Amino acid sequence: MGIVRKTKSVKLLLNEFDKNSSAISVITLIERLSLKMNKTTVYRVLDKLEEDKILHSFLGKNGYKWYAKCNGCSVSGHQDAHPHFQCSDCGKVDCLPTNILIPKIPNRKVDISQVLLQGKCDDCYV
Amino acid sequence: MGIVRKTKSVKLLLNEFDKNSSAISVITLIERLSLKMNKTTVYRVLDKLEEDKILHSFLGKNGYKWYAKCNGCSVSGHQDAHPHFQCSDCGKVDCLPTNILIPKIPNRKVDISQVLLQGKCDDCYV
DNA sequence: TTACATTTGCAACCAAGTTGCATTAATGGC
DNA sequence: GCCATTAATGCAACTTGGTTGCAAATGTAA
Ligand SMILES: [Mn+2]
Ligand SMILES: [Mn+2]
Ligand SMILES: [Zn+2]
Ligand SMILES: [Zn+2]
Repeated sequence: MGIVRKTKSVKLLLNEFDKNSSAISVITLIERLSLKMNKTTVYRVLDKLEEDKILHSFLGKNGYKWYAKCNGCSVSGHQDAHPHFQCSDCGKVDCLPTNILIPKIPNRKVDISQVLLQGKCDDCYV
Repeated sequence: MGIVRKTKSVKLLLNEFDKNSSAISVITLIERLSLKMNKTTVYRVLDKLEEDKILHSFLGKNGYKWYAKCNGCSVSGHQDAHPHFQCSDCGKVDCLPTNILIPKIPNRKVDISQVLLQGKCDDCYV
């Protein structure tokens, strides 16, 4: 069961994703909202927002969990299997609209493909 | 500084990778060698073997660390930027010889690309 | 065999994420 | 608006992958 009640915590979290177009790590959210809600609540609300296909999650550079807004996903499934880019300098993470072509792998049935690119973002590129 | 002394721990770990062609998670190695060496030693030796380009590491499904033998890498750098495949049924992980083409990303300089494919392996595919 | 730097074990620690449970608060019916 | 119901929250304790500091052990070159 996803989100049922529009609680203060739900609104606060959605607001973070509205004012910021890039992905946000759970760590950052917990810290940023530490005065407004408990970390357990952050985890639980994000979990439900993902269930509802409002957000999608993925693992960043060190295995930490990140979330970003979905784009054209319905409750029947996530549509946006896009790569993510993390800047090795500033740590910022973005969803890339690019499509990565995964070739057929012999003897294996691929269901999920997770692509994390690392390098320098525009701001950090000298 | 990488491996300097061929200690018992180094030999034991290398032996695990010799008798097994797929990748091995640190968790598995710690458990499998628990009677022979301390988990701290497992982490430290693996670290050095990676420095020496004998092994390479990557993060699996839940952000856990995995290691696999390198293939044609020299101390000057890892050559094998290949995708990894993890079976969602049995959990086994393999290095894929396949090459994934990463398209040019505007406004970003890509240094590392990390691809984790998930699905069913040959053994688990009905 | 000896000397000495490297490696190891151990125990304590760190931090991301989870769980159980009592309390609080959103919501629909009246 | 008020109440009853039940979802959502806070909190504290826990789990666990990974790290650190340091004293003891061990590999190696002379
Ligand atoms: Mn995304
Ligand atoms: Mn590999
Ligand atoms: Zn940057
Ligand atoms: Zn399998």
